[in-house]
Amino acid sequence: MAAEVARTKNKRMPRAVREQQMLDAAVTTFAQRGYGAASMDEIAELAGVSKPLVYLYLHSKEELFSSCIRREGAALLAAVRSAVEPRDAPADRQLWSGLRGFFAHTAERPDGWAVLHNQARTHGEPFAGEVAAMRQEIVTLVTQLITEAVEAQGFPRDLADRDLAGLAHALVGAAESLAGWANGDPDGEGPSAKETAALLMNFAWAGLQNLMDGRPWSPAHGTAVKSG
Amino acid sequence: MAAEVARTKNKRMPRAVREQQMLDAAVTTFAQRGYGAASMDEIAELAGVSKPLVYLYLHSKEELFSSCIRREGAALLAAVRSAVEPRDAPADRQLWSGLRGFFAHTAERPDGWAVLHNQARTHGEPFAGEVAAMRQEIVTLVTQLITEAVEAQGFPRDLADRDLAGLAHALVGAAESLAGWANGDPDGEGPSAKETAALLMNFAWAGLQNLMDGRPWSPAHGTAVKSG
Amino acid sequence: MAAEVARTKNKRMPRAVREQQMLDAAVTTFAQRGYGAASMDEIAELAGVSKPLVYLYLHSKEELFSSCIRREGAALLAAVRSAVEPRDAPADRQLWSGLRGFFAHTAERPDGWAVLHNQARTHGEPFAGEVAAMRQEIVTLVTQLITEAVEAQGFPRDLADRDLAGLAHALVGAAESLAGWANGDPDGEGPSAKETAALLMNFAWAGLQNLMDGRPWSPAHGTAVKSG
Amino acid sequence: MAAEVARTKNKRMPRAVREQQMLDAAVTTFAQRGYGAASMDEIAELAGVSKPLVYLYLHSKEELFSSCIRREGAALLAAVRSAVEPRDAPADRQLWSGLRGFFAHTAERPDGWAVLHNQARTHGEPFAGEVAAMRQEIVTLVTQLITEAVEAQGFPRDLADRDLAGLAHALVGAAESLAGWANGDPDGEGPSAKETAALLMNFAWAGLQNLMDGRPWSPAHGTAVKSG
DNA sequence: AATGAATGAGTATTCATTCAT
DNA sequence: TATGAATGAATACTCATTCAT
Repeated sequence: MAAEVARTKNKRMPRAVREQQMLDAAVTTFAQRGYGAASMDEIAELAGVSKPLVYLYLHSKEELFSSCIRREGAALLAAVRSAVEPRDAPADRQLWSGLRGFFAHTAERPDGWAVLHNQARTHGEPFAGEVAAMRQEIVTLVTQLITEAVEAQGFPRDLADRDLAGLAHALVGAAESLAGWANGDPDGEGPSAKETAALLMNFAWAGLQNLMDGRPWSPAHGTAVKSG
Repeated sequence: MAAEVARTKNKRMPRAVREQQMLDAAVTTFAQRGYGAASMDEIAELAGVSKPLVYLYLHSKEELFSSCIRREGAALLAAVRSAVEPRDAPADRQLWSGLRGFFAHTAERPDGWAVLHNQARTHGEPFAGEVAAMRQEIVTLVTQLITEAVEAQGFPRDLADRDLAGLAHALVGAAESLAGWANGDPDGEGPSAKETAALLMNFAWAGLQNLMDGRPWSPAHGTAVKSG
Repeated sequence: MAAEVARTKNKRMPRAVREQQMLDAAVTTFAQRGYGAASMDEIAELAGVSKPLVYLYLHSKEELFSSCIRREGAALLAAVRSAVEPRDAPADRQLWSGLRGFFAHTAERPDGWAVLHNQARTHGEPFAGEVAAMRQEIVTLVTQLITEAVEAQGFPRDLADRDLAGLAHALVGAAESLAGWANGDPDGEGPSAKETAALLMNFAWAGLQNLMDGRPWSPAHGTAVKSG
Repeated sequence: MAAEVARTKNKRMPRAVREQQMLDAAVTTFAQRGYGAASMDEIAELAGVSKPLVYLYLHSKEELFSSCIRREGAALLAAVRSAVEPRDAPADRQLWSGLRGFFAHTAERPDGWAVLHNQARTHGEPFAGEVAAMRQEIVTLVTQLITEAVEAQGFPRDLADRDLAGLAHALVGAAESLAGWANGDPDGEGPSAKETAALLMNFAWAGLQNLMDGRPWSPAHGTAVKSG
């Protein structure tokens, strides 16, 4: 079985290819060990190259980590963007399709997701910023969808911009949490991306509807759904 | 002249007090630097003691980190538990009060929250497990509340246990995300714990109502709210 | 014989003592290997301590090298200063005694002299500057002596300040060269400090006299010593 | 568009030319960075060729450095030799013209001089030896001149061979020191080669005269110039 | 004649951890 | 209770050098 590996190893390869191999190895290693505990030695070995080559192409541990973040962040963003249905579809369809894209992608590349979600935010400023920017792009996307939906509904009663942003944050947080939950049970059959997306849509969209209809929950009497 | 200092610094103190000082310093340092980048030197200095004393009391960096997690986890759990209204209150009141407690606590102890939320999950197995267990306790609490509410409503139509657990996960994830959002703008006036809790209740509870009423969102036609 | 060493090794010692041991080892190593080729491992081993201790006290290879330069530079300067006869002695006696001090010191501490003369000037800016400053102090001292002598003589004919500085530079350069020459033949009997100083005085002072007497050498007719 | 560059850069060139380009680059780099800190990468880049070509022609860093030393040493020696006036001129004219050649050459090729004077002596045995040999050639040349002058004078009173060698060493050291001094002020107007040579001749030759006349300086009574 | 791809062997530096007091 | 002195074990990073083309 190591023959397979041996045959692909140590061969001269164009720089671009080697770089991707290194990034693959780095993402895996960072995801499993964490930034601090991951050693360049281990990454190089997993990539099947010598350490100096890693430095020649990726320059430093920090830059390597940044490259991972950027690659995985861009991939996630692209996956979500390409999954959302066209702009003229109803907002709920757009959100729903985007969520499916999100859950499918995170399920498919758990290490990439782990780097973005667990590792990058944790470690000092070069990284937290990059991942925060990427996350903000998603939050903004969601905010737009929600706002659109609200506006399509006529007058929003009590929904300030800040509230919409807050809702988007809540939704994104819920999605992140569910991504961990759905993929969490290691080998077990977790729910599919479709199911998870439906679960969250139920939670989110239905709630939004009430909000838009001017029936918010209030500490005084709960949602006045029965009294309507 | 150094007497001032000596009195507050080198003074002999009972073990319990010293330990708390060390844990305070450790939480601050871990939160700001991350587990890997935090050095025992820095922690000892911030605690105002020598390194051997830290080892004498807390034994190792890992144990020190674990102690931080446990202390902060217990404090958070206690804060939430003591905040929820008594068991005979309506489920939405219980959830709402628990959320207020959660947001208030995370706002009050941002470093502790950072250690739990950002650091602990990131670093290999001793820690991720401890914090996951603690988180699970909260998820379970929320699941109970939701289940209670659903059952109080009569027959749940399509809500399997797994769905309820999923909803609880989504809710907790949303809360975590909002905690970061609310405290995020550094010195700026973020929303109060009360406002954030209300925002999330609006989002969550209203959605739950629809679900319980058997009006789930579906990809085919959105929430049938108008058609009811 | 290694017993001697073993008995003094690995013992707990006050910081100040250890630092001097480390500097001794560093001076020897830098002198023999050069800055680049000297390894911290070797220095630590020669000093009889572990590498971390070297870093704890001297902070980095650069700082360690700087410390060597400063210690050896200060020692040389002190040796010269304490050797020159009092300010009310004739200038030639002062110069002569200073030279004796210089040659004696460089003979006694060849490694220190090698660090200052060979290594420090060679390696980039932190170091070259420090040693240049120290050398300038000596040049200035010599310039003063020469100037004094000239002024004691009445009016200097053609000796501008720049010329005096140049003469001082020449003298110092000659002394440096002779220091290498005198100590150069390894185990052989080189000339004593006294002899070397006398040689240079013959060269320098006699020339100076002619200059002061207004009988400079000129390309046209050599020194007009016979024609006087 | 890149044609311009390609024509001057990647162009095939005869080996001899390429070698000189590489040596030029190496001399510059060694002079500025020092042997240790100079990297083959930097040298190759400055020479406008790839690293393997440097190795193909110059074989190793050590050999490259040696080649620099030899080329620059030979150039200096040639410059001095071609500058000295013919053997039948008076010794002082010969010395004077040689010094002019020396100062002119070092001013013209400061990097080459830096490699010889600062770098080569500093680094272990292959190099120190080569440069010492070259220096010795100059010292010998000077010794001959001095000896000639002394013998032309009739009987030297107290001048042993060793003294003559010492004087030559002093003179050469003084010249080296003055070379640094004269070229030292970066862009400022340092003294010309002619002026510097005159300064040193004044210092050296005049002193020599006194010596030859049997009027050495002595610690007891200074130069007996007045008492004559 | 010339180079892109690749590495073995090292080096400075740091850190958690312990001993002797 | 408390600390100054000391280290084993790692790790990021670099460099001279070579191979295959």
